[in-house]
Amino acid sequence: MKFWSRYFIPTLKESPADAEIASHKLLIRAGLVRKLGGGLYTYLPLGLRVMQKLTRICREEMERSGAIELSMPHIHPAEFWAEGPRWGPVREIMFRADSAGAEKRAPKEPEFVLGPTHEEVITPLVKAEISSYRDLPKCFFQIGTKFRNEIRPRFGLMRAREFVMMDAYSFDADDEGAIRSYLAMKSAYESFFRRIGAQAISVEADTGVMGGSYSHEFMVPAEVGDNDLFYNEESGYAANREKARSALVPEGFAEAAPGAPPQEFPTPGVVTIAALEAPPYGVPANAQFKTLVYIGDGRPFAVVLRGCDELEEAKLGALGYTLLRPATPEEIEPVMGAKPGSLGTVKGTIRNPGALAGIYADHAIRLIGNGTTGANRDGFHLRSVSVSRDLEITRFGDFRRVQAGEPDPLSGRPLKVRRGIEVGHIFKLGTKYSERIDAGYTDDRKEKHLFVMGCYGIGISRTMQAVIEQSHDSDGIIWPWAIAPFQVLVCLLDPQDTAATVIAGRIGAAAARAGADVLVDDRAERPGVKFKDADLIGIPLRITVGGRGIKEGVVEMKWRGAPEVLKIPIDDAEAWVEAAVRKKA
RNA sequence: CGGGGUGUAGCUUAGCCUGGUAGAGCGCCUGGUUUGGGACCAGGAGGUCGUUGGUUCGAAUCCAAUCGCCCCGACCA
Repeated sequence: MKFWSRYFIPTLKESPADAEIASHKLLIRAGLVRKLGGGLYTYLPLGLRVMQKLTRICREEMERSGAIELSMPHIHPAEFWAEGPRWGPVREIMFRADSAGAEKRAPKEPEFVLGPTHEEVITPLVKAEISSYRDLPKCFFQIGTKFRNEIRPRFGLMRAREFVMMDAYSFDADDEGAIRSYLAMKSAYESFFRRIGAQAISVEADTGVMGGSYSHEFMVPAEVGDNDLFYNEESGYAANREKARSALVPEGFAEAAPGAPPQEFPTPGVVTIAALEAPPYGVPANAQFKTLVYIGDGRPFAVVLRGCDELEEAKLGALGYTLLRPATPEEIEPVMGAKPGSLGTVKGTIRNPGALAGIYADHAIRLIGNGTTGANRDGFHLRSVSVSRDLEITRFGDFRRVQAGEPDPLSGRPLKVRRGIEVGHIFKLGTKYSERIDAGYTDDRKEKHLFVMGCYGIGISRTMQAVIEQSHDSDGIIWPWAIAPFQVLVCLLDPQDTAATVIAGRIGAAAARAGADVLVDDRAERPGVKFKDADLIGIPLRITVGGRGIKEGVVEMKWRGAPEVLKIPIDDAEAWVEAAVRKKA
């Protein structure tokens, strides 16, 4: 039982100017955190209590899934990172951890870095310590601080430079085992988010820089999220924007029969889809072929989409290139024969087809059948172009960005879209890391194999803010019971009144006995201030002990977020509270 | 890193355009009156106006540079 007057809960009436979104404002106004610098926050007592509860529940769920806790250093010798394929993209966000005078001695490369993640540390450890199939599978996890010098820290704890994360790494003997580990982790995540009272949904996700074979993101739906998720509750399909597919081209779709041969027509100055849609041409965007040129590992390749579709760059990852970028006009012209805006892939029109590593077409262009595309001659287009007869295509694939309302790939029901905050991510990595440092084991026939790995993360501090974003009203936070900094707030309206103080103490003690964390507001403040603060910090159960109720012989019970106030006779209050708390726990 | 903002007391801010003693609300301190949804009265403390340089008799105000912070984009737990 804590007493507000002796504790530290600095609440604010007004939001600081640098907070933009509701959860960020509430984090600060409710006295959970204070900013030290961009993306750097001190956890005040209330915020720390929430973090500790999240951590504890996370640990319980991880252990229940069979994972084993350990703790790795935050400071890593730089050579652990220097060799790997991730050094390039990842070093941009790494903090160097040399002594302050290191610039003079070693101006170029850092000696130490602060760990942004721990694959590079755990894999060598497991390589050194585990060499037999008898010791597999193993899954290790830790909960601690991660350091990433984010290009743009934002929205408080949502994207911070220093944040708390649970990260786990699984090592299996084979692919089937790795899938079992992956699924065990997925269900541990689901239990975790359910227990903390967060509505999080898992969506299929792209594997991104991490590499690996497949992955799921756990998203908390919220308007301020920076990811779109496409889903249909009935079919159960859910994927993020990068990964989402749709059944736009029906099974057994018959492409329109080719018509007249392609005809070239002049289109001076027309270099956009929109310009070709406009008079005098009047070609709808969904009847145009859009041709984009990218450079993959140094070689150009082309992607063909419908004019009305957008390329989803992440889907180009399926082509297997490690370095990808759009080609410049200077690179495009010698290969295609024209500048962007007049490109096409009609057979015979590409100036130097041998230079192209491939021509990849999105399935959806088959819906066009016969359409219009660039002639690879500046200022000219071709009409009556048949996909099957005229276009040069290496292979079809899924490259377009899905739109809400399109049929979902499982059931054909319309896809819905929502914004979401990514709070967790699980990856099946395969042998990417183990291969690099030759980390493996010997099986029962003395044969050597590589570990099949998985890696997993939950942004604990981000989750705290995501819950606030998901659970608040105009008065303040509405904490779920399991992670509320305190579960019961006894509002002692007049701490000078000895009788009331005794009653408040007894009720508080009863709640504590039943297992609740209890805060007593014993401050010498007016009732209005106490009620406002109570709503702001969002304690689930508020018990008001005040003169008005005592006169009637009652105390008042109010659940945060529920409008009604329950009047309970003072003599029954202790039993009522104990029962209420036990029911919640 | 590109684009756009912004920096005045612990917090929210006015003043800047048009240069001339830095103002308010909240919070804080003292005294009093109040006491069930952010009370009232009286008094008080608290600001080298982000920093550096320039223009000027004179700069919070105009100019330049620099730093911090916020927002949009690419990226992530």
